[in-house]
Amino acid sequence: MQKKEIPKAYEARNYEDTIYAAWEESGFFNPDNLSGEPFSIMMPPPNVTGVLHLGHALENTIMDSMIRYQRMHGRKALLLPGTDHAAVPTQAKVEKLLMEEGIAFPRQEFGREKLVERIRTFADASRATILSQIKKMGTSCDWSRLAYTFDENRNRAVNELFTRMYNDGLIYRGYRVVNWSVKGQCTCSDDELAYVDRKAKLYTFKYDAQFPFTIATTRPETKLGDTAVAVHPSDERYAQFVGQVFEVDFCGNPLRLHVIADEGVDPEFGTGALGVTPAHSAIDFVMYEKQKAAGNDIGIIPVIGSDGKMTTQAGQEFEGLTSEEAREKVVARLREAGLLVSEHEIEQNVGTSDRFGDVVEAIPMTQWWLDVQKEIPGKGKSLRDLMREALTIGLHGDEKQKVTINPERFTKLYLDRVEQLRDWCLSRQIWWGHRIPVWYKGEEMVVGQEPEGEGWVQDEDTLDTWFSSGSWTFSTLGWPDDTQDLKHFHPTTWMQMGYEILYLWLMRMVLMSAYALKEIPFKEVYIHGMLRDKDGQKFSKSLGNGIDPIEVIEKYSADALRFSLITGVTPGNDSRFYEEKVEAAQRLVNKLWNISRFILSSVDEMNHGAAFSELSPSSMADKWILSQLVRLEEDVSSHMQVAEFSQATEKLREFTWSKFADWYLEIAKVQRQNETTKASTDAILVYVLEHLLTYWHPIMPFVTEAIWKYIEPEEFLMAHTWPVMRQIDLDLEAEHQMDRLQEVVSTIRNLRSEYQIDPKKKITVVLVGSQLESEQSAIEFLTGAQSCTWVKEAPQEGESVSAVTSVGQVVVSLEGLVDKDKERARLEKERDEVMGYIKSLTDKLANEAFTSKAPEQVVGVMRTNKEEAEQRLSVIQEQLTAL
RNA sequence: GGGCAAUUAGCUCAGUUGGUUAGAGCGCUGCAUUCACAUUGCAGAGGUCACUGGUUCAAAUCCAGUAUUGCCCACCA
Repeated sequence: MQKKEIPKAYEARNYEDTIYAAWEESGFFNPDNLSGEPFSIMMPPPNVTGVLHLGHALENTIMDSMIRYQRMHGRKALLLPGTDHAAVPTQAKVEKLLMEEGIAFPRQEFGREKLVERIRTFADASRATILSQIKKMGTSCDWSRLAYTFDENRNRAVNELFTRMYNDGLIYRGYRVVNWSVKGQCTCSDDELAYVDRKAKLYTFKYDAQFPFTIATTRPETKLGDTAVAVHPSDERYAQFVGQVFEVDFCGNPLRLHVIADEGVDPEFGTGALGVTPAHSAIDFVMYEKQKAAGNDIGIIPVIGSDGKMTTQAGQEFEGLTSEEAREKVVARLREAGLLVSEHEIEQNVGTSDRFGDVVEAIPMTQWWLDVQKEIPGKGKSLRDLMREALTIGLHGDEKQKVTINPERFTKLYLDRVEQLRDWCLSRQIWWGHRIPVWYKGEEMVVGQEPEGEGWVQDEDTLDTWFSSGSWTFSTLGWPDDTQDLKHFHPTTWMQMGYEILYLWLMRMVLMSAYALKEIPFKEVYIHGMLRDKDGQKFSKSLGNGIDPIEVIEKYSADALRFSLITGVTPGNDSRFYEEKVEAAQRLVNKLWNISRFILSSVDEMNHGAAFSELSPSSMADKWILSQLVRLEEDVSSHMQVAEFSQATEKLREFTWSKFADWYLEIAKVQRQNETTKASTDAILVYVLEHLLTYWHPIMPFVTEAIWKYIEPEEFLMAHTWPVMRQIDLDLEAEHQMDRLQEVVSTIRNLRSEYQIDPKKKITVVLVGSQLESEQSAIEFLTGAQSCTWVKEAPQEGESVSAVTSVGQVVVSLEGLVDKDKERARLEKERDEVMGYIKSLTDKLANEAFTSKAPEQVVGVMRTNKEEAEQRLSVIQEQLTAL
């Protein structure tokens, strides 16, 4: 085989795109071309609101490392790619862009069809960019199964789900209080609210002079819609009033106020009496429903409209005012009338729309809802029950249908949240999304498909985007059809996501999958943290600290980015991203490249693919590196298997740099000069290299594939079988001996360095009592020694310095260079260290409790160490005396 | 108000069921430039593992509490 001409540095840009295209062409991304047990991951579809950021790069790295690892283990591996139309955020984004172009009211000016068309154009462009970015990151997904939450197939799934749930009585149309974004003119689900702290004034007042007690509120203007006053049932102060109805004149508005008792009222807060506004408070609405169910219809008066302004029912004086204006006016009126008892500032927590940014109003509206507490016909269980058992006992008590979350603490968060779930508001008043599959004609209503005949009008609203993404794990596999893909790949094997969408997405996937398929969506979920900038701040547009992953890839390499994102990171915890980390990763990539370059360009015969038994390791170093390789495979596999990426990469890095490059390659240079060991050394070099590339591949696919092309141009490393080495015995003796060699070599180097011996100067080394005779040439090469000899006892005469290792004394001859004071100081320091160490060991061993209770192995190791240390001490003391 | 995390070297972080003298990367100090790689090599400095108690022969690791920081949740209107 020809020697290879390989460039000195790895220039990623010359390889990555070509390699990706070749992978794609190969067909190995498609599990139909693979055999074995299925292993499936559904890519969390990135939103088409924009392009990918570093968080996506992290996700791609995690998913792709896992899927490549599994593929190399002979699994029928599917990583299914896709994008999310992200209804509200996308429409909000496009509207914002249009407004920046000077179109003040895009919805009015464009109309539904035209605006949707504009959004579609934007989304399509985003999607194209996103897909190309995924490729840049090296993600090995099956493009033939590419999905989109807003395409035909997903629409079928969405309609089917909606219809089934409607027919089961779980989805209903109802007049209830919703979270309303005035700015977005759209509802929000509870999960889409972001709570912010702010200051508010708490007013304590009386409705009118006749009313017997005071109440407290931060929103006096909503009191125009009060229909009751609630107190705690056991509050004696108000017990006498409960059940009474008061006719009051509140700021010119006549109100009928029922005094009711409700457990939900905190007697400690304010005056202990709460003005009930069913129309503008979710809690009050619940009280209203409770009363109504008990036969007491207290009534509901909406005083704020969907435009955020006061309604006719708020009274002539207030109609048309904004709530702030109305508030001022109400407060002024109360103050004038002497009804305002007090006002003071309090801290308040208000919900804002996370997409439109405004504080949401509670407003009653007719919307579509999903009831999570109602029993599913024929099941005896509610959706909530299913969501609960999927993470505890497994669906229907089946252990195999249980979702495991890593780290486990998120399971508890999930379960807490499940218990708090309220009915999910499904309908949205934006246009970008799946249209609600309901048609009306007069009083008639049809759910599912548009009926025949004239005059049917489809519901104007669209579905919450999470309704479609909830079915992602199975709608992407062809559901509602009964497909082979569903049989093979569902429940999916593994999922990864950020903790920020645990409630929004994970819960809904469990809900949808448990309902529609009676299956969990995935068996295991790996939760990753958020990426922050180098100062620990969130990446955000307003801070302008965003980093484009593609730029990072272009500057360094996709592999370096992947390695830097996945190293030093633990599940569920945030991590910081900074460029130095990528730089360091790129050095590692280049190191691997140069290791390969050295081996490929110096070895005469590239007999790759040799079996372990075909190797003939002769030297200690040969046996050592192979034993270490066995360990590496075992470690990397066990870590990758359970998604401990950081630890897997740590082991790989250590082996690559600190073992293979720093020691074995250097020793190999000596062995290669000897004709009798050259061939066997070369074989080992090639063997270790090809294994190492394989083990690196899931993390750093590009550089490893690029090198592989020099080894075997006909093959893809990505399709290579992971060589399992666990069954091979470790060579503990060689490992122990190698430790000694490294210790001796380091000690000699240390003496050279301490005494500032000219690096070019050939020194004379004498080893006392060592057992490393066979390694003479290696020691000489590694330390730059002219000669290294062994003697039984330390030489008495001559100018030399020495140090003590666990194998014996190392003496380096230094004619004319010995500085006695320096030497004494060095030895004294060493002596003190060893003495301290011996003392700690002696104390431990003298402890009866320790020697009797600790495992023998632990005690044994300690005894050996103590003996060694004592030997060292005596040698050091001899030297000191000699000085 | 409740809950969850984090606290380990100057910086960013690992540390898998408790067990030799606690690790890495970056940074720092000194030395080395045609020999795979200066995107390098060698040597070195640097830590009472936040604090206080407890369990144990043995604690960075387990338990309790404290402090600081961050996040999540919650219907004090």
